[in-house]
Amino acid sequence: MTGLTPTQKKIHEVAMEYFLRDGFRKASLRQIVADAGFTLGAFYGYYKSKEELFEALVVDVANGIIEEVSKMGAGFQKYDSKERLDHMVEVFDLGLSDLLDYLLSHIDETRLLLKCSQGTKYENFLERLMDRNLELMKDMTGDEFPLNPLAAKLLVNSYFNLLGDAVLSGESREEIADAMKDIEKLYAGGMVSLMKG
Amino acid sequence: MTGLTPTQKKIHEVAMEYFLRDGFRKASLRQIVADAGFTLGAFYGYYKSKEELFEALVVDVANGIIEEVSKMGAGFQKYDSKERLDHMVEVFDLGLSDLLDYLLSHIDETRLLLKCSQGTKYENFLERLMDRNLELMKDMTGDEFPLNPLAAKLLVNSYFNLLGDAVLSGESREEIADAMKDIEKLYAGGMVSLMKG
Amino acid sequence: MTGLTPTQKKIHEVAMEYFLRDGFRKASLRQIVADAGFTLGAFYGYYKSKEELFEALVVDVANGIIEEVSKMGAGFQKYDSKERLDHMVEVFDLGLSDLLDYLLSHIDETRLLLKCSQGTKYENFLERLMDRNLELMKDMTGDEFPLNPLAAKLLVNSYFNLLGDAVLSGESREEIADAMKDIEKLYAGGMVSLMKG
Amino acid sequence: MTGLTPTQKKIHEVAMEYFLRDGFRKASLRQIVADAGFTLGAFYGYYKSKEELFEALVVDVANGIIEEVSKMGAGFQKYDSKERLDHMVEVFDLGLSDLLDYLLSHIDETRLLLKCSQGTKYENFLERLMDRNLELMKDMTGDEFPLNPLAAKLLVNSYFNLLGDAVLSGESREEIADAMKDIEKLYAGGMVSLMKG
DNA sequence: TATGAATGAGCCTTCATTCAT
DNA sequence: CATGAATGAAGGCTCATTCAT
Repeated sequence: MTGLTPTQKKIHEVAMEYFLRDGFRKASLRQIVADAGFTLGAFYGYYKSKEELFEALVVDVANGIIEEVSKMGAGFQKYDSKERLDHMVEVFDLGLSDLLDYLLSHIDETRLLLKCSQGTKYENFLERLMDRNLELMKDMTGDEFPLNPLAAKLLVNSYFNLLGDAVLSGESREEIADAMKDIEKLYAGGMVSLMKG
Repeated sequence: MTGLTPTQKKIHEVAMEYFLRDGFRKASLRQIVADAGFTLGAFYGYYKSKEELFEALVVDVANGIIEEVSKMGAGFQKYDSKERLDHMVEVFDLGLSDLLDYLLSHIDETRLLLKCSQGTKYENFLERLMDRNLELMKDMTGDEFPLNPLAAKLLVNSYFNLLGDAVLSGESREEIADAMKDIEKLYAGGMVSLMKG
Repeated sequence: MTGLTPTQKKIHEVAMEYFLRDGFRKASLRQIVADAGFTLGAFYGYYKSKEELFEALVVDVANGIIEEVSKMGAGFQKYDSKERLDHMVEVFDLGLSDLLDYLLSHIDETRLLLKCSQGTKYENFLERLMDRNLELMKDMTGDEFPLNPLAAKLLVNSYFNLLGDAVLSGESREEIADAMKDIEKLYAGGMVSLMKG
Repeated sequence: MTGLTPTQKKIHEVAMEYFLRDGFRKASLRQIVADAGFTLGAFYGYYKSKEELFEALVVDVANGIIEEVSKMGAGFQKYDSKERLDHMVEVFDLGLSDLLDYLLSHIDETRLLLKCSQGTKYENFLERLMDRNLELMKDMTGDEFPLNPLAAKLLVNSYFNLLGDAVLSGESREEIADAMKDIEKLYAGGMVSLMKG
């Protein structure tokens, strides 16, 4: 984010546009660089490859997301394993609200990660992140985990995609926050009713 | 589906593999056609372009999905506008169960539509379908529609993506049906609790 | 050699010129193909890579050389191991004369193999061929092999390079044959005097 | 050799490695300079081109070889033209032994000259050197020169290449000297038997 | 219906070199 | 003396598509 030369900044800026519009694979490095006012040779003075450019654009936010999610995991660990289920909804509420804020502050990079990364090593970033974290959650709640494992995986994945979609929906931050409140209510109510019976 | 020459059938078969594995854009027409045992010339006797081939693979199922969804809409119209909200959960339950069955019977095409269509006109098939149907639903329930419009859009979209993911999860039909039951319970419970307050 | 389309023949012809003049690495495929009157796309309809083109030009002669050399080895095997040394000069005389004839009939390919193959899998064709055959020769003559092993390796290698140089010297076939007679006499005389003391 | 700045020395050192491993053409100046811990800009403060760097590495040894060879020529001139042939073997023996010593003391540069110079003006250094010197020898021995001119050229060339190969064979200095003794015996014996009839 | 030769634009990448600072 | 940003040409290769046969 800092320490970038004006050249890099300009290239990042243009690359962001192209990657967002066309996706990694279709976006033409030639065009990006030319549009930024440079030559391919100049580009390769800064990056080893097209993919390295993509990575430069998303790596910080990708790590930020991972961190934000792991904070949520830490939220559960404050409780002992018997209480965890009872605080599940509450912990999620808090954690997801933070994550939402984070994503909303990095909308472009989030979209890059979620919708434009085909052909890069971030291809299934969210999915892989969720798979990893779901394991942790299941371990933490033990046998009392109230959901069919496949259902859990699908739901978590879905929720995060929803979060991504919300962020990407193009609406104002306020509207998004409002919408997410309703959504969280629905999930919370659903979880509660599921746990009861 | 019918009326295909053996040549077309073979090409469809191989194209399905490639599109599923690599996505529309990365899949090489050359390789598809060669793998099917034909030449590019032969291919262009049947299709005007690579995209037309993709379309041939998915068009029926795409229409099937549209139809299935519109049946759900029709389900609401049996009730007058005041009763609709009360039967919402029930109608969804039924309709989505049918849709799930449909998708499960056309799993490859579903995956093609949802995950492999970048670069084709089906690129945002599901999203556009949902947008359209959401409008209808809102019209039908009128002012009493209990959700923030953006929330509604996101939720519906999310639910259908979840349905898609379930279908694509690679598990057995039974396991998927089980998982979806839990998920439907969650959504239903959530909707109920949301409508209550 | 046969079974080539006119396009391939033309490309081979031009490629031969370029590879001979510039070596494999420096020769530009673009230029070769353009010079032949085609486009790169056309080229890649026939060959998978620049190197495959090179190989197409030399593979037959490379195999021919291997065969010719192995015939020489077979020449030794007619004698039992004690007589071999006595017939060494004679066998060489005959075999090398045949090899010379063979190389002279395939001058361009020989030059390609010996002087223009850097960057291809034929990079050290002669050297590797000699190393292999030297082992055989040593096995066959056993302990009586009259030369220091390194000397043997260097000499054989040198002799074959000499043969190559002769072929490539550009003189007429007759002159080359004459020159090689003197050279063979020298080697033969040298071997005899070496074996005596 | 002397008068080099530390920068130049470091560049020479690294360039030697790269040129030896990859040859002049394939070696990347960028990498050489970067590996040496400098920038291309710095490099071009010392050298006008990649080739000038190569030349700097080999020029002294190239001249040394030329000198060593011309000493051999001088060896013949001590005898009047009628005696020359009789002392040919002896003169060669001495001169080549000196040359071998010289090459062995400058093994890297020798290898550079003989095997890694494609693309530079030293491309055919040895060949051209030999051609020049062969003329002198022929003039000196006049009509009595016992070999077909082409044979002579090939043999001399071959011998020097052999010398080069020996030096490059990677064996210890001692083993190389041993091997060359055998080889010299063979050549000497061969020459004698050739002159006799 | 099918072939297969050919196109032409495009891809990402590497190079030796220049030059203002 | 040294930097490092930038050039511009060239590299090998793949693509969807066309078309005469």
